Amino acid sequence: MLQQTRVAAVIPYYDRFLERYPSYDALAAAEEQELLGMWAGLGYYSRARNLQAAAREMVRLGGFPREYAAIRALPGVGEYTAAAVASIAFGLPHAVVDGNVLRVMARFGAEGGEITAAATKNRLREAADAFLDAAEPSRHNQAVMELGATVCTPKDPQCGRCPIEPWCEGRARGLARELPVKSSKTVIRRVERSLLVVMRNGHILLWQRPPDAVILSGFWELPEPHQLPKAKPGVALHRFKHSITNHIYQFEVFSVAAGKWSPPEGELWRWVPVAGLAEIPLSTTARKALAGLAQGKLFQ
DNA sequence: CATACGTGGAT
DNA sequence: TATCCAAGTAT
Repeated sequence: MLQQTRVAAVIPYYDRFLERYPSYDALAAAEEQELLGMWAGLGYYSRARNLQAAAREMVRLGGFPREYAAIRALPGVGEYTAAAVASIAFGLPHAVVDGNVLRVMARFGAEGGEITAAATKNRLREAADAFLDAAEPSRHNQAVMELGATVCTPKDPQCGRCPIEPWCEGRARGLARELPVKSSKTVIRRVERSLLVVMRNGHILLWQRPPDAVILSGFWELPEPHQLPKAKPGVALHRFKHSITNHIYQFEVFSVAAGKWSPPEGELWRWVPVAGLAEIPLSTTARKALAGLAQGKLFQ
Protein backbone atom coordinates (compact mmCIF):
# COMPACT_ATOMS: atom_id res chain seq x y z
CA MET A 1 0.00 0.00 0.00
CA LEU A 2 2.85 2.35 0.75
CA GLN A 3 4.28 2.10 -2.77
CA GLN A 4 4.11 5.69 -4.09
CA THR A 5 1.44 6.48 -1.52
CA ARG A 6 1.71 8.62 1.58
CA VAL A 7 1.52 6.99 4.99
CA ALA A 8 -1.38 9.23 6.01
CA ALA A 9 -3.41 8.14 2.97
CA VAL A 10 -2.67 4.47 3.62
CA ILE A 11 -3.53 4.20 7.31
CA PRO A 12 -7.35 4.06 7.08
CA TYR A 13 -7.14 1.63 4.16
CA TYR A 14 -4.59 -0.50 6.01
CA ASP A 15 -6.79 -0.72 9.10
CA ARG A 16 -9.88 -1.71 7.16
CA PHE A 17 -7.93 -4.13 4.98
CA LEU A 18 -6.34 -5.95 7.90
CA GLU A 19 -9.67 -6.17 9.66
CA ARG A 20 -11.27 -7.75 6.61
CA TYR A 21 -8.25 -9.87 5.59
CA PRO A 22 -6.37 -10.70 8.79
CA SER A 23 -4.33 -13.49 7.19
CA TYR A 24 -2.93 -14.35 3.79
CA ASP A 25 -5.41 -17.24 3.73
CA ALA A 26 -8.26 -14.75 4.02
CA LEU A 27 -6.77 -12.51 1.34
CA ALA A 28 -6.11 -15.46 -0.94
CA ALA A 29 -9.78 -16.44 -0.72
CA ALA A 30 -11.19 -12.95 -1.30
CA GLU A 31 -13.60 -12.22 -4.14
CA GLU A 32 -12.04 -9.87 -6.67
CA GLN A 33 -14.91 -7.36 -6.64
CA GLU A 34 -14.79 -7.11 -2.87
CA LEU A 35 -11.02 -6.79 -2.92
CA LEU A 36 -11.18 -3.94 -5.45
CA GLY A 37 -13.86 -2.34 -3.32
CA MET A 38 -11.53 -2.41 -0.33
CA TRP A 39 -8.83 -0.73 -2.44
CA ALA A 40 -11.08 1.74 -4.27
CA GLY A 41 -9.77 5.29 -3.94
CA LEU A 42 -6.23 4.32 -3.02
CA GLY A 43 -4.96 4.11 -6.61
CA TYR A 44 -2.50 1.81 -8.38
CA TYR A 45 -4.99 -1.04 -8.40
CA SER A 46 -2.57 -3.62 -9.77
CA ARG A 47 -1.16 -3.59 -6.25
CA ALA A 48 -4.38 -5.16 -4.96
CA ARG A 49 -4.27 -8.00 -7.49
CA ASN A 50 -0.55 -8.49 -6.94
CA LEU A 51 -1.03 -8.61 -3.18
CA GLN A 52 -3.68 -11.29 -3.57
CA ALA A 53 -1.48 -13.21 -6.00
CA ALA A 54 1.32 -13.01 -3.41
CA ALA A 55 -1.04 -14.26 -0.71
CA ARG A 56 -2.00 -17.21 -2.89
CA GLU A 57 1.68 -17.91 -3.48
CA MET A 58 2.17 -18.00 0.29
CA VAL A 59 -0.68 -20.46 0.64
CA ARG A 60 1.10 -22.60 -1.93
CA LEU A 61 4.47 -22.21 -0.18
CA GLY A 62 2.98 -22.78 3.24
CA GLY A 63 4.22 -19.50 4.68
CA PHE A 64 5.92 -16.17 4.11
CA PRO A 65 9.30 -16.48 2.33
CA ARG A 66 12.28 -15.59 4.51
CA GLU A 67 15.01 -14.95 1.97
CA TYR A 68 15.52 -11.81 -0.07
CA ALA A 69 15.37 -13.53 -3.46
CA ALA A 70 12.14 -15.35 -2.61
CA ILE A 71 10.55 -12.17 -1.25
CA ARG A 72 11.66 -10.26 -4.34
CA ALA A 73 10.06 -12.93 -6.54
CA LEU A 74 6.57 -12.27 -5.15
CA PRO A 75 4.24 -10.40 -7.53
CA GLY A 76 4.23 -6.66 -6.90
CA VAL A 77 7.43 -6.84 -4.86
CA GLY A 78 10.29 -4.90 -6.43
CA GLU A 79 13.70 -4.03 -5.08
CA TYR A 80 12.42 -1.46 -2.61
CA THR A 81 9.72 -3.63 -1.05
CA ALA A 82 11.93 -6.70 -0.96
CA ALA A 83 14.65 -4.77 0.87
CA ALA A 84 12.14 -3.18 3.24
CA VAL A 85 10.57 -6.51 4.22
CA ALA A 86 13.88 -8.34 4.35
CA SER A 87 15.46 -5.73 6.62
CA ILE A 88 12.52 -4.66 8.78
CA ALA A 89 10.79 -8.03 9.19
CA PHE A 90 13.81 -10.35 9.14
CA GLY A 91 16.84 -8.19 9.95
CA LEU A 92 18.55 -9.01 6.66
CA PRO A 93 21.23 -6.56 5.47
CA HIS A 94 19.57 -4.98 2.42
CA ALA A 95 19.46 -1.20 1.91
CA VAL A 96 16.11 0.22 0.87
CA VAL A 97 16.11 2.74 -1.95
CA ASP A 98 12.90 4.75 -2.13
CA GLY A 99 12.32 8.36 -3.10
CA ASN A 100 13.57 9.56 0.28
CA VAL A 101 16.78 7.55 0.13
CA LEU A 102 17.50 8.66 -3.45
CA ARG A 103 17.21 12.29 -2.37
CA VAL A 104 19.27 11.85 0.81
CA MET A 105 22.04 9.97 -0.97
CA ALA A 106 22.07 12.40 -3.92
CA ARG A 107 22.66 15.27 -1.51
CA PHE A 108 25.01 13.36 0.77
CA GLY A 109 27.29 12.44 -2.13
CA ALA A 110 26.63 15.58 -4.23
CA GLU A 111 25.39 13.38 -7.05
CA GLY A 112 24.75 15.66 -10.02
CA GLY A 113 23.25 13.21 -12.52
CA GLU A 114 19.61 13.28 -13.43
CA ILE A 115 17.71 11.32 -10.81
CA THR A 116 15.62 9.41 -13.34
CA ALA A 117 18.64 8.15 -15.30
CA ALA A 118 19.45 4.51 -14.68
CA ALA A 119 23.16 5.21 -14.27
CA THR A 120 22.46 7.80 -11.57
CA LYS A 121 20.11 5.48 -9.75
CA ASN A 122 22.69 2.71 -9.84
CA ARG A 123 25.31 4.99 -8.28
CA LEU A 124 22.85 6.06 -5.58
CA ARG A 125 21.92 2.43 -4.94
CA GLU A 126 25.58 1.59 -4.44
CA ALA A 127 25.95 4.57 -2.13
CA ALA A 128 22.95 3.38 -0.10
CA ASP A 129 24.44 -0.12 0.15
CA ALA A 130 27.79 1.30 1.31
CA PHE A 131 25.98 3.52 3.84
CA LEU A 132 23.93 0.66 5.30
CA ASP A 133 24.58 -0.29 8.90
CA ALA A 134 24.52 -4.06 8.42
CA ALA A 135 24.32 -4.58 12.19
CA GLU A 136 20.94 -2.83 12.33
CA PRO A 137 19.46 -2.76 8.85
CA SER A 138 15.89 -2.26 10.09
CA ARG A 139 16.64 0.82 12.17
CA HIS A 140 19.08 2.15 9.59
CA ASN A 141 16.63 1.91 6.70
CA GLN A 142 13.77 3.46 8.61
CA ALA A 143 16.08 6.19 9.91
CA VAL A 144 17.26 7.20 6.42
CA MET A 145 13.71 7.24 5.06
CA GLU A 146 12.55 9.24 8.06
CA LEU A 147 15.45 11.66 7.61
CA GLY A 148 14.31 12.24 4.05
CA ALA A 149 10.69 12.64 5.08
CA THR A 150 11.27 15.08 7.93
CA VAL A 151 14.66 16.85 7.54
CA CYS A 152 16.18 16.27 4.10
CA THR A 153 12.89 17.24 2.46
CA PRO A 154 12.44 17.92 -1.27
CA LYS A 155 12.02 21.66 -0.74
CA ASP A 156 13.66 23.70 1.99
CA PRO A 157 15.82 20.98 3.56
CA GLN A 158 16.52 21.60 7.25
CA CYS A 159 20.29 21.10 7.12
CA GLY A 160 20.69 22.75 10.51
CA ARG A 161 18.76 19.88 12.08
CA CYS A 162 20.49 17.12 10.15
CA PRO A 163 22.53 14.60 12.16
CA ILE A 164 24.79 13.76 9.19
CA GLU A 165 25.25 17.32 7.99
CA PRO A 166 28.99 17.36 8.89
CA TRP A 167 29.63 14.60 6.34
CA CYS A 168 27.25 15.81 3.64
CA GLU A 169 29.06 16.66 0.42
CA GLY A 170 26.03 18.44 -1.02
CA ARG A 171 25.84 20.66 2.05
CA ALA A 172 29.58 21.35 1.94
CA ARG A 173 29.31 22.49 -1.68
CA GLY A 174 26.12 24.46 -1.07
CA LEU A 175 24.21 22.21 -3.43
CA ALA A 176 21.79 20.52 -1.04
CA ARG A 177 18.89 22.68 -2.12
CA GLU A 178 19.53 22.04 -5.83
CA LEU A 179 19.77 18.27 -5.57
CA PRO A 180 18.65 15.87 -6.78
CA VAL A 181 18.59 17.02 -10.41
CA LYS A 182 15.27 16.15 -11.96
CA SER A 183 14.70 15.70 -15.66
CA SER A 184 12.35 17.69 -17.81
CA LYS A 185 8.79 17.66 -16.64
CA THR A 186 6.21 15.52 -18.38
CA VAL A 187 3.53 17.18 -20.45
CA ILE A 188 0.17 17.45 -18.74
CA ARG A 189 -2.82 17.15 -21.04
CA ARG A 190 -6.20 18.67 -20.29
CA VAL A 191 -9.19 16.79 -21.58
CA GLU A 192 -12.90 17.61 -21.42
CA ARG A 193 -15.14 14.60 -20.92
CA SER A 194 -18.77 13.93 -20.14
CA LEU A 195 -20.49 11.34 -17.98
CA LEU A 196 -24.12 10.32 -18.23
CA VAL A 197 -26.42 9.50 -15.35
CA VAL A 198 -29.22 7.26 -16.61
CA MET A 199 -31.81 6.39 -13.98
CA ARG A 200 -34.66 3.87 -14.21
CA ASN A 201 -36.80 2.76 -11.30
CA GLY A 202 -34.18 3.58 -8.71
CA HIS A 203 -31.45 1.90 -10.75
CA ILE A 204 -28.50 3.53 -12.45
CA LEU A 205 -26.84 2.39 -15.67
CA LEU A 206 -23.18 1.41 -15.22
CA TRP A 207 -20.59 -0.53 -17.20
CA GLN A 208 -17.64 -2.51 -15.95
CA ARG A 209 -14.11 -2.16 -17.29
CA PRO A 210 -13.05 -5.50 -18.78
CA PRO A 211 -10.44 -7.75 -17.16
CA ASP A 212 -7.81 -6.79 -19.73
CA ALA A 213 -8.34 -3.04 -19.37
CA VAL A 214 -5.08 -1.14 -19.00
CA ILE A 215 -6.52 1.03 -16.29
CA LEU A 216 -9.02 0.35 -13.51
CA SER A 217 -9.97 -3.09 -14.80
CA GLY A 218 -12.92 -4.54 -12.90
CA PHE A 219 -14.16 -1.13 -11.74
CA TRP A 220 -17.62 0.20 -12.56
CA GLU A 221 -18.07 3.43 -14.50
CA LEU A 222 -20.74 5.85 -15.63
CA PRO A 223 -21.27 5.73 -19.40
CA GLU A 224 -19.91 8.41 -21.73
CA PRO A 225 -21.90 9.84 -24.64
CA HIS A 226 -20.08 7.87 -27.36
CA GLN A 227 -21.14 4.65 -25.64
CA LEU A 228 -24.80 5.65 -25.79
CA PRO A 229 -25.17 7.38 -29.16
CA LYS A 230 -28.97 7.23 -29.05
CA ALA A 231 -29.19 8.87 -25.65
CA LYS A 232 -29.90 12.58 -25.62
CA PRO A 233 -28.00 14.33 -22.84
CA GLY A 234 -30.39 16.36 -20.75
CA VAL A 235 -29.67 18.67 -17.86
CA ALA A 236 -26.05 19.43 -17.03
CA LEU A 237 -25.88 18.47 -13.38
CA HIS A 238 -22.42 19.60 -12.34
CA ARG A 239 -18.73 19.63 -13.20
CA PHE A 240 -15.69 18.27 -11.43
CA LYS A 241 -12.00 17.77 -12.06
CA HIS A 242 -10.04 14.56 -11.78
CA SER A 243 -6.39 13.90 -12.57
CA ILE A 244 -4.92 10.58 -13.63
CA THR A 245 -1.14 10.63 -13.99
CA ASN A 246 -0.45 13.08 -16.80
CA HIS A 247 -4.04 13.89 -17.67
CA ILE A 248 -6.33 16.43 -16.07
CA TYR A 249 -9.92 15.62 -16.90
CA GLN A 250 -12.68 18.16 -16.59
CA PHE A 251 -15.86 16.14 -16.34
CA GLU A 252 -19.37 17.41 -16.93
CA VAL A 253 -22.18 15.22 -15.65
CA PHE A 254 -25.48 15.06 -17.54
CA SER A 255 -28.72 13.39 -16.62
CA VAL A 256 -30.31 11.34 -19.38
CA ALA A 257 -33.91 10.20 -19.55
CA ALA A 258 -34.15 6.43 -20.00
CA GLY A 259 -36.57 6.38 -22.87
CA LYS A 260 -37.05 4.99 -26.33
CA TRP A 261 -33.44 3.89 -26.79
CA SER A 262 -31.87 0.81 -25.21
CA PRO A 263 -28.53 0.58 -23.50
CA PRO A 264 -25.93 -1.85 -24.90
CA GLU A 265 -26.41 -5.48 -23.95
CA GLY A 266 -23.80 -7.74 -22.44
CA GLU A 267 -21.93 -8.69 -19.33
CA LEU A 268 -20.33 -5.32 -19.00
CA TRP A 269 -23.55 -3.34 -18.66
CA ARG A 270 -25.83 -3.45 -15.66
CA TRP A 271 -28.64 -1.54 -14.00
CA VAL A 272 -27.39 -1.14 -10.45
CA PRO A 273 -29.78 -0.23 -7.64
CA VAL A 274 -28.75 3.06 -6.11
CA ALA A 275 -28.90 1.44 -2.69
CA GLY A 276 -26.38 -1.17 -3.89
CA LEU A 277 -23.69 1.22 -5.11
CA ALA A 278 -21.67 0.67 -1.95
CA GLU A 279 -21.30 -3.01 -2.73
CA ILE A 280 -19.41 -2.68 -6.02
CA PRO A 281 -16.04 -1.10 -6.78
CA LEU A 282 -16.90 2.29 -8.28
CA SER A 283 -14.15 4.19 -10.05
CA THR A 284 -13.19 7.43 -8.36
CA THR A 285 -14.59 9.42 -11.30
CA ALA A 286 -17.95 7.68 -10.95
CA ARG A 287 -17.86 8.18 -7.21
CA LYS A 288 -17.11 11.89 -7.59
CA ALA A 289 -19.81 12.26 -10.23
CA LEU A 290 -22.44 10.60 -8.05
CA ALA A 291 -21.30 12.28 -4.84
CA GLY A 292 -21.99 15.61 -6.48
CA LEU A 293 -25.57 14.49 -7.05
CA ALA A 294 -26.19 13.15 -3.57
CA GLN A 295 -27.80 16.37 -2.39
CA GLY A 296 -29.51 16.94 -5.70
CA LYS A 297 -32.94 15.99 -6.88
CA LEU A 298 -31.79 12.83 -8.57
CA PHE A 299 -31.82 10.57 -5.56
CA GLN A 300 -34.80 12.03 -3.76
C1' DC B 1 14.67 1.84 -20.35
C1' DA B 2 11.22 5.43 -20.68
C1' DT B 3 6.62 5.39 -19.57
C1' DA B 4 2.14 4.47 -17.49
C1' DC B 5 -0.11 3.61 -13.52
C1' DG B 6 -4.23 6.82 -9.21
C1' DT B 7 -4.91 9.85 -5.94
C1' DG B 8 -4.65 13.61 -2.83
C1' DG B 9 -2.07 16.64 0.20
C1' DA B 10 1.52 20.18 0.58
C1' DT B 11 3.65 24.28 -1.14
C1' DT C 1 -4.21 27.76 -9.65
C1' DA C 2 -0.09 25.08 -10.87
C1' DT C 3 3.27 21.98 -9.63
C1' DC C 4 5.34 18.50 -7.13
C1' DC C 5 5.58 14.03 -5.54
C1' DA C 6 4.71 10.26 -2.18
C1' DA C 7 8.07 4.24 2.26
C1' DG C 8 7.65 1.92 -6.60
C1' DT C 9 6.57 -1.81 -10.05
C1' DA C 10 5.90 -3.84 -14.42
C1' DT C 11 6.55 -3.68 -19.08
